[in-house]
Amino acid sequence: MVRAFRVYDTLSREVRAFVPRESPRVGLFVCGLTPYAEAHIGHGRTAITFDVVARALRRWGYHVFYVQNVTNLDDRLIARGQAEGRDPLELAEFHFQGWLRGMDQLDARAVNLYPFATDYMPEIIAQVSTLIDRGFAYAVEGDVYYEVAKFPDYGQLSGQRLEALRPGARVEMDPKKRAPEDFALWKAAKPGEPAWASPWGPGRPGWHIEDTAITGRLLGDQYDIHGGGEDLKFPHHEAEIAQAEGASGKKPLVNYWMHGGMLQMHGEKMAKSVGNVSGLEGALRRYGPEVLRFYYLNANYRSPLNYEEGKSLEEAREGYATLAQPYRRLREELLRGGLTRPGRELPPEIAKTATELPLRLDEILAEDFQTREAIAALYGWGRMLNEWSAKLEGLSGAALVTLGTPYRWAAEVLGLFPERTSAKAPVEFSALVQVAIEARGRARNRGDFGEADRIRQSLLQAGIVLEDQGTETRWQWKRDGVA
RNA sequence: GCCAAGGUGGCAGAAUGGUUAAUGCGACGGACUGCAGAUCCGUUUCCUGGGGGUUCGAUUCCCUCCCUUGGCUCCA
Repeated sequence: MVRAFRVYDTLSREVRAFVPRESPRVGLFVCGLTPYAEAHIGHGRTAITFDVVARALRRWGYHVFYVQNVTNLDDRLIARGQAEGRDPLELAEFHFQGWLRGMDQLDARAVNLYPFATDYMPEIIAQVSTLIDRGFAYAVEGDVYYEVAKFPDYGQLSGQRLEALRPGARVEMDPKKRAPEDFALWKAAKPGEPAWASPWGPGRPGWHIEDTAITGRLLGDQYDIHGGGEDLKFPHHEAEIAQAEGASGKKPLVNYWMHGGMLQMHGEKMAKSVGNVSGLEGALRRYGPEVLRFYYLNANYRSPLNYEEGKSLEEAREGYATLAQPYRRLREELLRGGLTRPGRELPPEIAKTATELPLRLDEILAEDFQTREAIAALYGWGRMLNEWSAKLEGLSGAALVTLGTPYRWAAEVLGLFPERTSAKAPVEFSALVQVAIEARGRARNRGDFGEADRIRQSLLQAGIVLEDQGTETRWQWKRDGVA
């Protein structure tokens, strides 16, 4: 059985119950990036948004096939390649590998397939041919254009009316086009550019056609969810609808359009063209993947999110540290004696809350993926655990595991609180730290606080933080975004 | 100019036709501590952009104005 959920659909502009075309299968396509430069944290936001969507759907029993395309050839790649003296396809591959590393660090592994545009040339050429045959497109001097006037639904997604697209002020009229709003499906090759043979002569695909050629092949003429950044609504997604529905004769192309809000830098969209980008790699290096995920998910995915360099992620780090702290305690406690350790059991009402909270979290997410609401609920649980922290010591391993249930939900769906086995200190190392702690303890006991503080300071420089709790001193790794 | 989404506390950012409008960050005070950290308690708290309307009652519905952001063929 799959869980029911609701999602905001941009086309109908309302939150609608999700009905898959062929339950439990769900086709999910998200517009990926054009890797002509290093990805920035705005790209990361969209990726994490749909990573959580896919994670949630899978948890709820859907069989999600998640495709994210890669535009590995376009004007910018060609221009950039020429500027750097590199082959554009090789340049795209290079930056795409960087993107994959970022996704890997972020634990965003929900994508099943990253198809490259240039690997779908037969599909692209076939779809362009079909559009010409069906009267939606026309060829001129090696170019092929989509004739927007032939597709009456054009503009429904973005609410644009065709007349509004004709002011001409911003649209340069290409004499080869029949109308200014017509867009290129195929572009004749210019000297020195990568080109593929086609019925219209050597050339390369326009930007919009790759997506519908890819989805037609991988997801069929119609599928469930199409996602992407809000900035792609027009013209890109509008064009996709016109191409796919024009070529297949079936509508709608997709049942649900999901658009993620922009990440803004000081009130303006972060974009390479604006020049206000903050790199994903740098943010990951400085704050770690969890803080970044937390930052993204601690907002409504549809709302713009204002990013301030030197502030936003610092705040996220603090917020995440507070959120993660109770779970840290819990896991620390579990390490003493392990899962099977004997001890007291939980009062029934606490155990009930712990096991029911994940169901409530599912409910929250099932209402248009309100990750922020889910996080608020986790804060509430953390507060309860903190009030309880003194009593944790006598609890059985099973009881501790139960208390951690909501956090494991978050690990599965939100990708927070990962088990980091790699960071676990070896036994020998822990023993060394313990020696230092004991030395400091003796210094404290004889009132030599200068010496005690020196030891604490030295450990801090090694990245180890000491916390005194009653007569006990505990240690943990300094949090630099890594819980 | 046109299309779309928004305007809530110092900041980020929820929610609802009707009790004290979440949650987090920050700040201040207190408890605990040799100090610090973590935690707990308290304070900081706004009649929800301006105006008009509907209603017994609106932040939530309608109209209008102002402002912000995105889009108007580079864009996650």
